[in-house]
Amino acid sequence: MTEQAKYDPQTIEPQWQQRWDEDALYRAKVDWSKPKYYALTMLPYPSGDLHIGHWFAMTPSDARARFMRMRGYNVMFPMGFDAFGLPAENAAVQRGIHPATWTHANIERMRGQLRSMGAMFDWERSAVSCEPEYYRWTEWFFKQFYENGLAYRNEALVNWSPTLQTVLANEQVIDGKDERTGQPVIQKLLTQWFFRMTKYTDELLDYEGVDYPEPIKTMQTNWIGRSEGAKVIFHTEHGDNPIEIFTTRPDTLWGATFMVLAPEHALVDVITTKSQRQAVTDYVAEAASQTEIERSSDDREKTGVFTGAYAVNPVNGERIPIWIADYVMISYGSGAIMAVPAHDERDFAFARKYDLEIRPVIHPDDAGEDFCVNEAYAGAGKLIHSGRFDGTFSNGEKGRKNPAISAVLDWLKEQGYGEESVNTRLRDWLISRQRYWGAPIPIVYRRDGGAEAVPDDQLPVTLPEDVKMTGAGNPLAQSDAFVSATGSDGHPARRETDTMDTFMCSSWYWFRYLSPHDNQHAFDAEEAAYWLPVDTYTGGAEHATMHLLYARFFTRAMRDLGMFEEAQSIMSEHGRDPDVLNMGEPWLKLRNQGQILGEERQGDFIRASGRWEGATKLFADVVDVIDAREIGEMGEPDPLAMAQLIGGTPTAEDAQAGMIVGEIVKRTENLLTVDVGNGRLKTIEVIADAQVSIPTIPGVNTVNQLKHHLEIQRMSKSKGNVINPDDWVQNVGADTVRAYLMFGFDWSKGGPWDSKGIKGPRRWLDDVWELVVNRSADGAGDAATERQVEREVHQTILKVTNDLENFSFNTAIAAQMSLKNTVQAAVRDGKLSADGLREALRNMLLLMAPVVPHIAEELWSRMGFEYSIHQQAWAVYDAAKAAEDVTTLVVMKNGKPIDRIEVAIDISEDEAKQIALASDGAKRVLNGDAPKRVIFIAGRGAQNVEPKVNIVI
RNA sequence: GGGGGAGUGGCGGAAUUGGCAGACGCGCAUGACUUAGGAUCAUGUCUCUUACGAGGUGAGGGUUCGAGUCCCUCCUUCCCCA
Repeated sequence: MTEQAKYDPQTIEPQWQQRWDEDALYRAKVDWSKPKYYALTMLPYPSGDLHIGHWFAMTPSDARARFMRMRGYNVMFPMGFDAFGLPAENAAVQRGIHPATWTHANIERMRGQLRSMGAMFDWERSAVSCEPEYYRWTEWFFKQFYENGLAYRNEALVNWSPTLQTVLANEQVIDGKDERTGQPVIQKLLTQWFFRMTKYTDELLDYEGVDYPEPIKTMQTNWIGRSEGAKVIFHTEHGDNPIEIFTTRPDTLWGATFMVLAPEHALVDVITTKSQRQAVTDYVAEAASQTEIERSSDDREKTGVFTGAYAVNPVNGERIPIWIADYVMISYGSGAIMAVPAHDERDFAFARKYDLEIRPVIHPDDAGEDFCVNEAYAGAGKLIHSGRFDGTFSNGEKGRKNPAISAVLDWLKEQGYGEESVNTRLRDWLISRQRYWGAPIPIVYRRDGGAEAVPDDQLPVTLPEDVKMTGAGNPLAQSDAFVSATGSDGHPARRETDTMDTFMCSSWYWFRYLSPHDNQHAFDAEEAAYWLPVDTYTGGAEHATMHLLYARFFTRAMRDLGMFEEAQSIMSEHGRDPDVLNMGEPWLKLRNQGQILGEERQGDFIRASGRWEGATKLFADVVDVIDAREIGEMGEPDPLAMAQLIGGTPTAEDAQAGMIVGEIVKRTENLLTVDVGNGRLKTIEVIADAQVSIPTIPGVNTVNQLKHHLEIQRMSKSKGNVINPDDWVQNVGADTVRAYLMFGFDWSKGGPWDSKGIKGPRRWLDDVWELVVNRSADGAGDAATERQVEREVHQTILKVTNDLENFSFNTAIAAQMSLKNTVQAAVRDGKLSADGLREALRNMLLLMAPVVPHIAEELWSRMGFEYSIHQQAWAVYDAAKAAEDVTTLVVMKNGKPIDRIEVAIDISEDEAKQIALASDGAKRVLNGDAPKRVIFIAGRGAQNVEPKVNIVI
């Protein structure tokens, strides 16, 4: 064996990457003679180093894009950076680096790292959202929306830090405090820019024509939260102030015994009586310090304050008190509700606490007089205490499906008290951010107060470079050069200092990939006509609601503003149906991957001492963790040896005295399950102020670190469990890392990285290398083996094709490993001819090419085939060659296998039953008796399901 | 709190309409080769049982000739929340 004959990924991978680059192998160019395929994967945020999570998201997507290409599609697979956002600004504040400097340095580094993946990214189509040539168009889109009534200004609650005089993002607020300074944060109303997303509510609920995972559709549907009900107008008792409420249960209007306004409701100030003013003011201030998630939590005690004012219930003229309470949100519906404690859980809890009347108005058939005493009743029944509607049946459902609601809706409209209405949880998209590192909103405010858009020829409004980043206030507002502008009236004007939410940048980036340097249009219509829409979009499921919904809204808005019309007419010219763009769906198929977690920590030993409670539970106040690696050096982990190592002896006396030494097998919070040897398990509860020592975490450790240390965790720098893909590329090669990520996990689920498990895929590649480079076959081969190899080759082609189609990467690779095992054994036993081996290897390499592009190319070239393997047609499946001659008939007793017999593949039902009943297994279990029933289950050859006969006794 | 996932060997995971549970890989065990082994090769590896055999997919119930898969109740755990 020569030196060269060894598989050396570190040498061949960069060589092929360079060659592909030089040959522009992955340039995606419009070619109307070929079917197109636009494969898109979510673009990364340039946070610093490329993370193994990026590899996990991108390399399977790349493999599938390559697979589609080999199947004859003209594939575009672009990559870019979502480069505006908070981390760059944090870096600026903390380290005094300008966000642009920080971001561009990160992008440069990550581009280099991305190249080492060997992905088929077309770098000519790259886009970076923080560059003026990109955000010019982000601004342009805003303008288009603004000029067409899709963007407007309104007041909204924001997280406001009084200390920093700045608005904070939700992720900057932890437990009601600024995460950086620990200062309190309050909720404050501020004028903000919105996109009229709710205009598209009904369309966003429609998934006709797109292929999304069911859970994503469910999540989006729940997120949008469409509910049918009624708007009803109440008035304050003197009839002076109307209060609009929304209810999904207008059939319970007669049970409204009070009203509740959100603390931020505009009327609160107006209607509060003098005697209640102080209490109300205090309560409003208190509510401002709570986040909406806290406020909407059901298990928290309901609180509220009486305003002193009364309203009149229009349906029965009753006078009912008006309260304010933080469980009513200003942002949902009209920020006011009628409270029907008898039939609503939250109203019930509130009424109970403040001793308000609970009046049942729906009487279930089987109930006595005492229902609605202990809990709210939301089921079906007849209306009572409801005037003319007494006796009407309410089936407990919402909307017109409920006859009582339907009747009341009609009556409300007739009387002019209210009308049928639909409410959604989805709100308009708040795009304003009071921050520097984002696309500026291209608006100026004239001296007369009017707002106007910046003319197109002045776009983009660029970010000023000389700003001070202190973390306090908005740097743009502090830049006079930025703020001062001139209005269309020629007078000085003030520039808008809000920038846009970064979700705005990521709502259209796949359009920019079409023509990233076009300075006349956001995207080129010729390119769009060919490539749009995106065929497959892959990325994390954590974007199920926000990013994906924004993008779906955005694309529909673009459609309605006529932005696809030119592309559509070009499509028609080329005989392509332009209707696909009328859906307004950005992508036709969506698939999500899971998350790669830090390496699992296992086999850690522990020494704990404390006080016994009972025979198996120890309350520990001193806990030492012993690193698993130390144990490894000792060979067999044995509690006695362990005890010596760490200076304890788990003798009966020690155990009696409250000491445990053993292996941690499970952890839940601060409860550890410890194996003290021979599978005997003890429970240790680590007390809150225990003295903890963990060798890998320097300094004083606490029980909290213990919890984290033993957890399978998201990777983070602070936990020291980050897997750096560069190291692994160095160790085992990019192909192995790619193969491992695709093989070792359920892609949609993710899981913990396992640095030992990666050996498997590397061995696979080593073995294939060996077969191609260092093994040869001669002679005629064994006919049966030749046939078996050929059969398995074609079965594998079918399986890999289906699996890649279905994003089932792990099984696609498992099948290829199996085939390799078969071929390897046949070669070893000298039963394969040279031709047989060559044909098997040719197909194997074609199947491998999408997953492990470098080694496939190298071996393809060494076998003397034409460059490049990535330009070859996919392996061709031949059903005749894949067909089996024989199969196994499984004989079962009551569904449990009792015997197996080799039979012809096309065995008939009668034959199978006969053979089964005559089998040894059947004779044994029947013992001469007749079976109750005999059931034949036909085999399904293509799916590897054997025929079966189930004998029921 | 609301919403959405997921629970299968020591581990990652497989099982396409309900039809041989544990493919493939890691780890482990035994043997071979070796100065050496975190290399390589061979064989084995769900549990109990000497065997025959029996049991087994988070727990409990149900439907079915047959359930990891369908239905009900419960438990655990992960993700998302403008």
